[in-house]
Amino acid sequence: MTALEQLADVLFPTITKTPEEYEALYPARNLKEGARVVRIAPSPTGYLHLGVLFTATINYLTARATDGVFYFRLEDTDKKREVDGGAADILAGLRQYGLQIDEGYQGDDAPIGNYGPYRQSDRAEIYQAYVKALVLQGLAYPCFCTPDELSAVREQQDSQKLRTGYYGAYATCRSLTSEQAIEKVRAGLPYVMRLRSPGDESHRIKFDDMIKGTIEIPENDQDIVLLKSDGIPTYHFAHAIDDHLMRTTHVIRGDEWIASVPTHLQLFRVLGFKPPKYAHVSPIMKEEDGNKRKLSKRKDPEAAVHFYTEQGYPPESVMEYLHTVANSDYEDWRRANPDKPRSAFPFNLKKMSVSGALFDLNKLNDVSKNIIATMTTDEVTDAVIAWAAEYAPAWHTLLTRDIAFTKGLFSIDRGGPKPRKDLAKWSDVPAYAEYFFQAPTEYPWPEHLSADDIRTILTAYLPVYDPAQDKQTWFETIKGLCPAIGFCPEVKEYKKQPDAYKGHAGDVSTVIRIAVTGRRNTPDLCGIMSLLGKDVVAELLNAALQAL
RNA sequence: GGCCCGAUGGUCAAGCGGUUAAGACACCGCCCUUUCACGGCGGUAACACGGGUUCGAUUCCCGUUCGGGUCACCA
Repeated sequence: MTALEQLADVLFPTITKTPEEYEALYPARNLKEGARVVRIAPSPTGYLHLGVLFTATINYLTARATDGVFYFRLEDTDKKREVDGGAADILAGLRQYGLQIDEGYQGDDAPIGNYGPYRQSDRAEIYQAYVKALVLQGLAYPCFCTPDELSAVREQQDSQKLRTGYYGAYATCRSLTSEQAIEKVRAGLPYVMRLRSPGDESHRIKFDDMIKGTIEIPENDQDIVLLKSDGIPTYHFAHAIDDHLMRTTHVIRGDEWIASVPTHLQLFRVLGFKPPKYAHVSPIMKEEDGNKRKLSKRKDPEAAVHFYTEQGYPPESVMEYLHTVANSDYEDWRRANPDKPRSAFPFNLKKMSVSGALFDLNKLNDVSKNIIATMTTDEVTDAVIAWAAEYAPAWHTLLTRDIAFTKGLFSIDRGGPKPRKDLAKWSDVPAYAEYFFQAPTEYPWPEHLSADDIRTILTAYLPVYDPAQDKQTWFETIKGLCPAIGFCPEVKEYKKQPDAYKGHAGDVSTVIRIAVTGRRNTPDLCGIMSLLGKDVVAELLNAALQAL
């Protein structure tokens, strides 16, 4: 037995499987030409973040556009930062937004697919088997340096303005003999497993990023940590092993990873794997004090996907917005194809922006208004009620008291070629629908009309109101009232000689509108009144009269 | 600080050596209209700066400035 073999056995006494066996276990996928295998691989360190949803969307679109595979892998290698329920929240969020997973980790349910386990904490012995093989080749070694020693070295390097890190002469454990290493392991010293990096910092490597283009960076010469002292891999090592074994063809991830690509490429080479293609997605940014920065989970409520649920943005709206950020020609496509499903959009990684886009709430609102405007009354009603049940219980009570009434109010001015667009999110509903459930407390009467004028209008209108009238006869009725009370029935007439009248038919309807709703601006008044019904309208009119 | 990447209106962005420098959101005005919203029409507003290369640079090269990312037993 060689010294290296002895070391490997001392390090990994229970590992018996070889890389070759794993290779056989996870054979190349049999997919059609051009099909891309992609993944979303979040870390359960918190609730679903907009950035993760965005990256997941890009991956999903890529898989769908190529008849590929979109799988989910849980990167739970940092137990210190793990948040309870994080994984479940992420999974539920992806489902909520319609990003259907082809295979992968499924929480409490059995995983889907033949390339699992898809949870990294279940893959410890796979990683260890590969590290063991690396040890045998002299490409990995145990490092017994303590965190304190490491940071002392770093400080020293810093003060000498040298590159920090564990490399070259600073990689002290690199030169330990197998015998020395075995002795320390047997003595029970904690250790990590490091890569014996074959890299040379003065060499530059070049790679093509599918979004950013050609990038040139110095080669990695750091003896990076492969396995932490608890035997769990670092992100870098897990990425190489998993994406190879799961046969990922395209790694599409946040661009904070660009700087590590040389390390990753080196890992793939050392392990004898074919590297995937990379595409690094720019993060969604936020402006603060004139500067851009990444959307922050801590500081920005809109960073959490929950925010949109709480505000009542339909998932459709958020997805539509994300698509406009992903490929800027999406909006043009949408205008040209208003009825096609998003999946018909020819998504392309190459059309993605190289730099990060500022999150634009205005734009989201606009997109969402358009989405909501095309929803049916039933869809809106269901969605609003579901939202209210969770986030506005008092409104839930009101809205479910009489479903037909609720549907009635959402059907006013809905549909048709020019639908209303007042609602961007369900939390806009209370302000929008308040007067359907509550008599006005204030009357913002027009300034140019006196209390007497208003009294005259309301008094005249009270006896002639008929809820059975359609929109046109309803307004004719108002016009008919005008001459007797000094108002002009025709707006155009009035504009020709405004001094001859107190106002026009529009003013009359405005007074009625204010009396009924307490507002100057509302959707179709005729519709509102017929929904409220004759008795309620009469009450409201009288109440307004009283309040004068 | 080292290493990467980026820079077109307030925002998102087309552009790829010769353009009146698209379009969308926001904003403003007009029209439509019983109010508002919708819709239609129009408007304000941009190539960070300095050098090159070229007959000609928003576009190519270099530098400056600014912005972003990254330098862990975190992902």
